[in-house]
Amino acid sequence: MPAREPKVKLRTVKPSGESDDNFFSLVFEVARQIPKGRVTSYGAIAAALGTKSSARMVGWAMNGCHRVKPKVPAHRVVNRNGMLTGKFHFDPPGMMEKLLKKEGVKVKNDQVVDFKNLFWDPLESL
DNA sequence: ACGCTGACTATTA
DNA sequence: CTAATAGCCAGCG
Repeated sequence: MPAREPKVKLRTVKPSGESDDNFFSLVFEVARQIPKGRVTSYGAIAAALGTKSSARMVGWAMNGCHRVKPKVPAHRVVNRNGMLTGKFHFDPPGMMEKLLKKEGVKVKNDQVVDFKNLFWDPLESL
C-alpha cells in the first residue's frame, strides 16, 4: 500500500499512466536501501528491477536523484568496476568520494578499494 | 519528428 | 592484455 511515491519531477509523468515513473521510483527505492558503508553497481540495481540490460537507465534515473525525497545516496552507486564514474555529477565532484570515505569506504584514485568486498547486492537483501 | 547523447555492461576483435 | 561495438531507453535539440 505504498501511499506516496517519491514523484519524480520528470515531464514524462502521466496522470493516468505509471510506466516509466515506476521504474525510476524503484531505482530510488533500491538505492535508498543500500546499507551505509556499502556500494552497489547500476547493473545490479537494474537486474533487481528486471531490466539488467538497462543499466544506463539506472544511471539516468540517478540524474534526478537530487530532486527526489528523501534524497537518494547516489554516492553509494558506482559502475561495475567500482569506479566513481558519476562523481562529476555531484555538486562538488569530490563530494561523492568524501561521503564514501566518511562512511568507511576507502576510495583510491576515483576507485572503491576492496569494492568486491563492499559490494551490496539488492537481490540478496530482497 | 528524427537523431544524438548519456552516472552502464557484456561481447568480440 | 586493451580497444571498439552493440544493446538498452529516455531526454533534449
